[in-house]
This record gives sequence, structure tokens and C-alpha cells, in this order.
Amino acid sequence: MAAASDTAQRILDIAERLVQTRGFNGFSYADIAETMKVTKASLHYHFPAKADLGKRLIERYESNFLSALAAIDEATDDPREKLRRYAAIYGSVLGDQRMCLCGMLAAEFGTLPKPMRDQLRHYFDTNERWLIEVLQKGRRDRVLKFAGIPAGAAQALIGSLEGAMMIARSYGDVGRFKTVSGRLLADLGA
Amino acid sequence: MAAASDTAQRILDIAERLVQTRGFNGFSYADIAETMKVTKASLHYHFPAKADLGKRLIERYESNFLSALAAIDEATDDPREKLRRYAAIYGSVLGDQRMCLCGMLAAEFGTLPKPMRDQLRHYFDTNERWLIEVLQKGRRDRVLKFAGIPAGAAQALIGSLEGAMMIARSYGDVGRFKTVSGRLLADLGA
DNA sequence: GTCTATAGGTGGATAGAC
DNA sequence: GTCTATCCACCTATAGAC
Repeated sequence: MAAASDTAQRILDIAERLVQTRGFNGFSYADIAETMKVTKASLHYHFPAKADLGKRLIERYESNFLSALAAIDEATDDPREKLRRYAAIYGSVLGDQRMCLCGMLAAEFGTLPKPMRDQLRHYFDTNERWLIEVLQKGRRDRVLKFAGIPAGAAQALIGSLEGAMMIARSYGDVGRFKTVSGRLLADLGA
Repeated sequence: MAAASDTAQRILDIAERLVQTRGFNGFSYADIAETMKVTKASLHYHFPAKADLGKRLIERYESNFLSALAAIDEATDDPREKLRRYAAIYGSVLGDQRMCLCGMLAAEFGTLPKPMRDQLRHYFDTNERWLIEVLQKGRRDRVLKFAGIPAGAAQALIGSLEGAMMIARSYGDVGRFKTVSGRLLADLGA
């Protein structure tokens, strides 16, 4: 994978925030151009079609998210603490007035081009795999508890955090998310 | 509240499905016009601005949802059974290839006109109130269990169901939702 | 890499005839 | 209530000069 240019990165930064606040169908090249003080045509040099931009957004988001998970793995071995930090990432995103990029895109799934749909599922898959490992180890070590297979618990946690984020934002109330998030962790024993 | 005309109801029916599948920013008057075999101008007679249409959509959705909740209250007194039926509503919507109208709008919150935002919160509020009553009675009768105040458990349940729905749709997999939904109910003792 | 200019299309919305 | 006709703003995207 070639290193993306500095300009391309700035475009992605701005577009990312726009998707996280307004959705993929809620922003345009004009919004990015205005913020960057360049013309729309320049943006098309870096990302010919909006679908290209969208796909790259998910790829980069997943890559950054995986780095954050790796950092958690470096910082602690305690499954409970890992889950707490995992949930804290969502909380900090919401505190920054954003939604999860992929939660937003999941809502717009019906209008997304195929490459973006595939990339989106890939994000949730890798996310789930990391959680499954944590949950498995946690139950083995008898510090976490949950019914059924780890995959089910992982899917429930991801969905619950995404949904809680969405609704909390409708109330402009991060505390509302933290409360729900705390409950979910407590149920798992974290 | 005056009875809405038959035509207005048909418009709302079609628009509702469009929002549930594509989002409020993902459809246009042209989409409705095509399905109904009328012109866009005719639609504006019934709903002058798209924001009017959107607000009425939420009002009607909430009203219908409340009727469904009333039907549950008529059908059973068992808090566990009430929760099961509550979750089953979400499942049947997803089975019909739709998302919850208000879950979709919550994702698009950042782009919604103020009247729609207010109506959306009102939907979640009434929803939460019903759940709180069920949860309270359930705990009093020792058939449901949950930590903290009922409001927290209610908010967690709503958010979790909405989020699980979103992600399950990305996989085109209703079973995935049912699994998560079943876990959530089991955690509450239902 | 960025610009000007523009194409070609679609968005929501209105005026006025029927 | 529905139509034709139209407005204007905005959208994604491209051609070609610099």
C-alpha cells in the first residue's frame, strides 16, 4: 500500500469528520473544498469518485482502530481492563461530537456502493475478532462472564455501543452513553 | 388532529419505507412520485416541504408504535412476555427488510431540521417510559432483574436493539439480530 | 497538483392552468 | 387535487489550461 500524500490525508481527515457528523449522503465535495480552501476539481484529482473516497475512509478508519486495539493489548493483559478501554474509545469519539464512522455508514447501508459495503463488513469482522479473543480469555480466566458463544457476546457489545452512541447524540448527552456503556461492561463483569 | 386524506396516507406509507431503507437524505419526492404515478408537484400539495413530511412521518410512526404497545398491554400482564413481544416488533420490522424509522433518523440527526429532531426525541421518550413501567413491575414481581435504575436499563435496551438491527442489516442476516436480541432478554430474565 | 469552466443531472420548491 | 412548466441551487464529475 503506497503512502498517501499529505493532501490526500487532509482530505480524508475532513471527510471523516463530515461523515461522522452528517453521514456519507450528508456532505459533498464542496464542503471539503470550502474547509481546505481549494476547488472541488482538485479533490477529484485525489479521489476521482466519491465512492473511492468513501472506501478509503473505511480502510483508514479500520487501520487506525486496529492500532488503537494493539495499543490496548500492549498496555494491559487484563480482559476486564481491555473491555473498559475498548468502550472508552467509543466514549471519547462521542465526546468529540462525532459518531463512529462505521455506525453511521451502517445506517446508510442501503445507499452505499458495493465496495463500501464490503469494506464496512470487513471493519465489523475484524472488530468482532478482537473482542472474541478478549471475551474468550476473560471467561477462561474467570474474570468475565456471559452466556452462549463469544461471538454472540461480541456482536451484542458492538451493536449496543453503536446504538447507544446514536441515541445519546440525539440528546446531546454523552453521560447517557457512559451510563449505558457502564451497564454493558458491568453485565460482562468488567 | 384532523384525519389525514387517503392520498396523504399513501404518501406517508411510501416515504416511510424509503426512510427505513435509504434514510431521510437518501430519497426524494421523485422516488415517491414514481411509485405513485403522480407528479412531484402533487406531493407538495400534501406536504409543502420535505421537513413537513418528515415530521409527520415520525408522528405517525410513534402513534402506531404506541398502539402496538397498547396491544401488548392488552394481551399479557407478564413483564417478561411484554419484553419478548417488544423485541419481536423490532425483529419483524427487520424481517420486512426495514430498519426502525427512528433509528435511521437518529443516525441522520446532524442534518435534520429542528422540528424533526424534537419529534424524534419525543419518540424515544415515550418508548422509554413504557419500558420503564414494564421493567419496574418486573423487578417488583421478581421476574426481571437488572442493575441500577429502570431508566438506565430501558435506555440500554432501546439502544442495543437499534444498534443490533443496523449491524444485522449490513450482513443481511436477521438471525444475527435474533441472537443478540435473545441475549439481551435473557440478561434481563425474560 | 491545482485551477477555470462547464457539462449533465437531480434536489426541493413554486406559479398558474385545469 | 393534480397537472405542466419552470426556477434555482446543488450535486458529481470531466476537459483542458497553467
